[in-house]
Amino acid sequence: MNKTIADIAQMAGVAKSTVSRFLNGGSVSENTRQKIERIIKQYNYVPNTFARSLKAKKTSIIGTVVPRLDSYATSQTLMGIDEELRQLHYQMLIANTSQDMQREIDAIYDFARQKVSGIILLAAEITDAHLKAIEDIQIPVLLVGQQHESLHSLIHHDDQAGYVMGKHVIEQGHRDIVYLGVSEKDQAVGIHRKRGFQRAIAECNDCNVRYYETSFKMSEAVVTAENILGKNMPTLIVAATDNIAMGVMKTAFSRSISIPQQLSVTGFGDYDITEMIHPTLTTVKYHYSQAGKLAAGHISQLVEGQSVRLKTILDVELISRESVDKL
Amino acid sequence: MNKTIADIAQMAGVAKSTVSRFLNGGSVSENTRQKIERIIKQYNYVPNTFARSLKAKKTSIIGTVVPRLDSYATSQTLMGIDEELRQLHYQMLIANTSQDMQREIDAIYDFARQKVSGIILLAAEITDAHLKAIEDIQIPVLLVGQQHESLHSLIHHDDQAGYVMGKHVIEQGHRDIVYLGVSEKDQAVGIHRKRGFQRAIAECNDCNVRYYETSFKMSEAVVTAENILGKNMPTLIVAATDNIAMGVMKTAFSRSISIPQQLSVTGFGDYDITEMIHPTLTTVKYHYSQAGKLAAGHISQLVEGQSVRLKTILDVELISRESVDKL
DNA sequence: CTGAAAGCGCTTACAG
DNA sequence: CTGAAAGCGCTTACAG
Repeated sequence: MNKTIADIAQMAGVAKSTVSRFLNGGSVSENTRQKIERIIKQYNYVPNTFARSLKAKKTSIIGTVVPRLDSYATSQTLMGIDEELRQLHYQMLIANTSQDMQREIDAIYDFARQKVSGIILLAAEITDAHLKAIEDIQIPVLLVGQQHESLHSLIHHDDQAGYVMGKHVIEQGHRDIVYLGVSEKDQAVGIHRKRGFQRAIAECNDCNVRYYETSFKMSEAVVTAENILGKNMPTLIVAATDNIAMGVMKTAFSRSISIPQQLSVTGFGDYDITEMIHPTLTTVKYHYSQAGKLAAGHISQLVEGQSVRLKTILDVELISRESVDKL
Repeated sequence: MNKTIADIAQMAGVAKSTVSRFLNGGSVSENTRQKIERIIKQYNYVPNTFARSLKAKKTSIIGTVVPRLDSYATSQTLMGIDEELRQLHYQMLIANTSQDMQREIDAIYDFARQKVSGIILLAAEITDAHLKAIEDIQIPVLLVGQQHESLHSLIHHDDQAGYVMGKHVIEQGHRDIVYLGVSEKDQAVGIHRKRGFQRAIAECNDCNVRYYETSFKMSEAVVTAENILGKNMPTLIVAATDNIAMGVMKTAFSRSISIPQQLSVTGFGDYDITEMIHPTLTTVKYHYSQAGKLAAGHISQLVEGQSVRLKTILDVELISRESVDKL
């Protein structure tokens, strides 16, 4: 049977309130402090979380909302968050929403009901419903991977990513390019990443770029790529994610188009796998795990009432590998 | 301000206990039932989880312990668990242990402290410390992916997987084979999968098989493969996981060994990516997501005191693709 | 520094 | 079917 604070108090010969004070770092005389400490050690006493939360109306739990679990970006970010939160003595709770926006909203309210201290939100899109939920719950929220003017956020420098990639492929001599992007509903990938790329292209006089759109799924990217490669082929395809890039490569292989000799391909993300495939993929590295750690730090500061800059931007890094031919 | 059960009771003109009974499915007259229902709807009342758990000494949370987050098997399984648990009105809590055994043990105790109703354990190895923890906490535990005679478990048919793969490659005419496995500390992959393969080989008269060991990491597989391919090359390498198989392919590519013409390669797992790489990988499909759903069902039954068969085995399925040459 | 008492929001016998 | 009361294990003013 687990001991309660009353048991400990009795055995230490003090009042419950004194034990409670000790537990919460209040002032206790050296003498009683030792007595209590000894008894707690001896019986391996651990306070009941529910009783504590019921009374204190808060917890040391940080809720993390993720759109999916089976993505490199998500799992890396989660691992970073988890690791850092552990250091800070917070617990991480994960809610997976399977890309269902309503579940995202529900998850926010659910977390509030469970009295989490803070919420880290990995969402592709911030709608009014999100804003309302965040407003309603009165709990610190940190956005990761997306930004919103009225919310604390931590983002990757998508614009820069698009720009350096654009610059790179132009430098490599490519002029006939296809940019295979995703819906603009995704602010970070759909808009900023593309904008950055367009900035680079704007600085090129004789570049011819066609824009296509696909989804984040590799299988759909394959289909879109079929379409692109069936007509007049560009010298290079800039895919908006590594996943999409792999879909493109797949299609190229099945059509016996050799990469990079006949077609160059690039991605974004630097997933582990991109270094293992053949040819290795030129991409832009995103520091997901570091983003997770930073996010954990920021949310804990927010929870503890410290101020945190509204927007933090993480640098990205071009990784030049074999999938781009020098023309 | 959130309403409490007392508020609702007062507004409905009944006692708190009556509201509580209603909430918990006890018998209430049709009349009071309607009154209470209306008030609850109107104020959007939700019972406080802490108060409930404090009193009832249990929760509707299932804790899941995973060794890592960045693995195909893990994420697919988690998604299955999550989806089914949601249906069953349980909540899923995830504890990531980053392959640290001590953290695995700690996580079990932590979950117990939080009064989870049941625990799903994805672990590579079951030690005495695990057994002791499980014994100590007095909470239903379900093993997924590994088995132990004294614990409820849900496993993939690793022996069968190894066997069908062995049979398949023999049928394709391969006789000079390397089996690239992992440590026997991992019961499922290290032992059963290999044993199944060996059973198939035992039925082959003129098969020559060499056994090597590597880790689950693709990067280490690359190194081990360097070693193997440097000496006298087999006609085929059976890698113990898809990840390892991709490491082998990587090495082969970098040495300009063409697959499958000069070297055939197979894996286990059927990760999404195996269908997208070139050549596509012959592998054995594991039903991770289904395993997760079943696991959720089983743990809920265990929690509710129903009996569940001690060991459930999921079938696997050979997926024959391009990476194996017919000799 | 320390203790007695009230209360957090629920559930659970026990009467009626 | 319904209600009054006790209690789950803590924390928090309030006195002393």
